[in-house]
Amino acid sequence: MSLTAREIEVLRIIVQAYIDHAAPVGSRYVAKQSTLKLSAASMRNIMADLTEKGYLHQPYTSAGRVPTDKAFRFYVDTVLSPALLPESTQKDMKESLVQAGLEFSDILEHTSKLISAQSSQVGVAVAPKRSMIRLQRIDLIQVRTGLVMAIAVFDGGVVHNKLLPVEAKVTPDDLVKYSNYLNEKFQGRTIDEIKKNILQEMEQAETRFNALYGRALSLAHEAFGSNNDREVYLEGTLNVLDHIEGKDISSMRELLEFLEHRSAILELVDKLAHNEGLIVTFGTEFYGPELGQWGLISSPYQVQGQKLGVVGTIGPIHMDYSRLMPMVDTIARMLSDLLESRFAE
Amino acid sequence: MSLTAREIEVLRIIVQAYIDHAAPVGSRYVAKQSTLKLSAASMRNIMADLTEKGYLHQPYTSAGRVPTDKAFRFYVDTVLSPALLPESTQKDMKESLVQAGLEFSDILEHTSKLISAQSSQVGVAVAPKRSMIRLQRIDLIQVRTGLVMAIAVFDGGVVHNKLLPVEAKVTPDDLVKYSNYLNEKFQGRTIDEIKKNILQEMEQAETRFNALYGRALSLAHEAFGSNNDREVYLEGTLNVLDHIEGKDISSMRELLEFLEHRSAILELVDKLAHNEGLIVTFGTEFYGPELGQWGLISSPYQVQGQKLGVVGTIGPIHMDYSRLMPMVDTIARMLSDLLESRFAE
DNA sequence: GCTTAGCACTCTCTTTGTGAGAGTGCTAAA
DNA sequence: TTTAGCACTCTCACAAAGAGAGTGCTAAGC
Repeated sequence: MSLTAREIEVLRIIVQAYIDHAAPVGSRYVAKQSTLKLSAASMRNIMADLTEKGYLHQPYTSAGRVPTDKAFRFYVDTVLSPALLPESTQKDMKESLVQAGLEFSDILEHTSKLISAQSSQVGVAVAPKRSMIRLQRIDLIQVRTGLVMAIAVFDGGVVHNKLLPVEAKVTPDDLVKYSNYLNEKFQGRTIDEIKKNILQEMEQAETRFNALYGRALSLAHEAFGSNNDREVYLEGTLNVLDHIEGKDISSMRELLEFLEHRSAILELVDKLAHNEGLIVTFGTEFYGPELGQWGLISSPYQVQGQKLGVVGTIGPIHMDYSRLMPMVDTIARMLSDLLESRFAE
Repeated sequence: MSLTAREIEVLRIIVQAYIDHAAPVGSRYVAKQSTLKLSAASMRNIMADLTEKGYLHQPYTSAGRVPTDKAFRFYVDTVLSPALLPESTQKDMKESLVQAGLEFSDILEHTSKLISAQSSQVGVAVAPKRSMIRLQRIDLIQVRTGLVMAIAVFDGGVVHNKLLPVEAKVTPDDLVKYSNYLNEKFQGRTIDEIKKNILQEMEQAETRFNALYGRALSLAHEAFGSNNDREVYLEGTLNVLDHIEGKDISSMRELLEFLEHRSAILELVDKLAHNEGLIVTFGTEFYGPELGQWGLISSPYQVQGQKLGVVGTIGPIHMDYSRLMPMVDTIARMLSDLLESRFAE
């Protein structure tokens, strides 16, 4: 069931042509492009074999051939030779990234924009998993009587803050005590750990410690409790409008709906984070045939060997992998380097 | 040039029909709908007059008539009788709004989502003008050596925070002094005022006060300085896809591009905020013929008589004004009430 | 003088048909 | 095994024709 060298060559030409022109490829074109010096008729035979093996597809009896998912998979995994990023582009990207600001969320948003600009596609950047980043410190400041703001700063400049209602009798001095206690207790822990700990402690604290600690814990419980879903930064969503082929508006719509559903993206990305480094996934693989026309190039960014989150680009399945794969890879590395220096501080 | 009672009646029927069916309206249909007991031929005469006066438009010689902007303007301003919102809907909306959370940004996002859900269109909510909200307090907390987080809390729970780099020698004690100074100086001022003041003070402070105050001011300068554009919360952007008539994808695209351009929205909204209460604007009026197919219903939300920002919905020009105008109006009022209570606290 | 029935006319939209074009699959010969 | 040749298939673009909807105008009616 494996492919001969000749079949691979023909497949390569067809996939490349389809990437370039987004239209079915005919045998005559393949014959012209190929270095194999074969006639169109011979190409037709080879193409018939490839069709039988599931790598090509004919929209109708006598259009040209269109590569299937399987063909793209094969192409990306074994055929493709990635282009080198021009030095100047690399320099531009680095400069752009450095001036992203101090805050983690700004950096990710900026990265997503950068990817979108470089690819003319949708840029994606996903915030770190909550089990990945550790609390540096938590502060509680009184906004006014009965209202407190909790600011939690995590490694690398990740900041969460939340307004919390408190009893009126709580004084600023109390808050200092609370936060000292919480810092002592939770510094260096991840959110997941903290959440688990809080529940354990709360049961004991009420009896074993004084009420002050109990109140501090219940504040923390609220602060870390719910709603803080991880952010997904999508940029250039409108670019999908440029890729509506053959008036296939429903495919575009399907993608936009998928993108609106942030939790689906998180789920996907967490699955991908298991893999090493750069990875290409197709819509059919990660969602279903509805997204058959779309593909995702993604790569985790990491600090100290820990994969924190993922960045990538989403575009039509016939995107320019040879350019975009190194691009995403490079940006993920640059982001990792940038964060590495931030975390070291 | 004014319209007779009969012309108004015919115009009303045509606009209403166009809102209901989004298709050109013929004389026969008008004759059937009307209580005037006139024949289609008579209607044709009236419609010819209305066309001459610029209220109707014929896509081609013998399609029906389509209302022009002018007709919608007239309809909205003088003909329309707004429907009453069902009690149950009002209750639902109120409940939904109350559970939006404490933070201003969450409340606005929630409001925008609520409007989008109620209208099946795009929901818009724009944050308060910077000249409108007053600083309650600013806090500076040390994240680590050389890095400080500034948290500025404004009236009604508006929170801005920003990471700022500082010289390594700055101690937490210094920060307390800084923030005391800044609070004393700027409490109760708007951002615009603060920014102006900082510049004035900085010139004098360096000479007249000690260096500590100078440093505090330059921190504040950075904190309030740049980038904090007002947030625009757009929800349900995808809903515009439901309103592509006649394959007119370019009109939809035009709107989506407009919506991506947040500063254009801010500009528009600030213009609208001058008006009293609920207002309907059409794309041609606020942008140009490219957005001729779209309309905006908006209303400012206010606290203590001050118009802070604007909420509204964007949809096709033939949207159901009689339902949506009271809806937006009610939500703006509810939001105002909610904020009023928050500001009072 | 307003209203209306009647009718020719206009324009779009849909259907149908036709031809060109692109590309295939098969066969037979090299 | 390769290739030239050829019949065949299917789409696409275009034209022609008919249906349908609605108009504008005219002339008669109230």
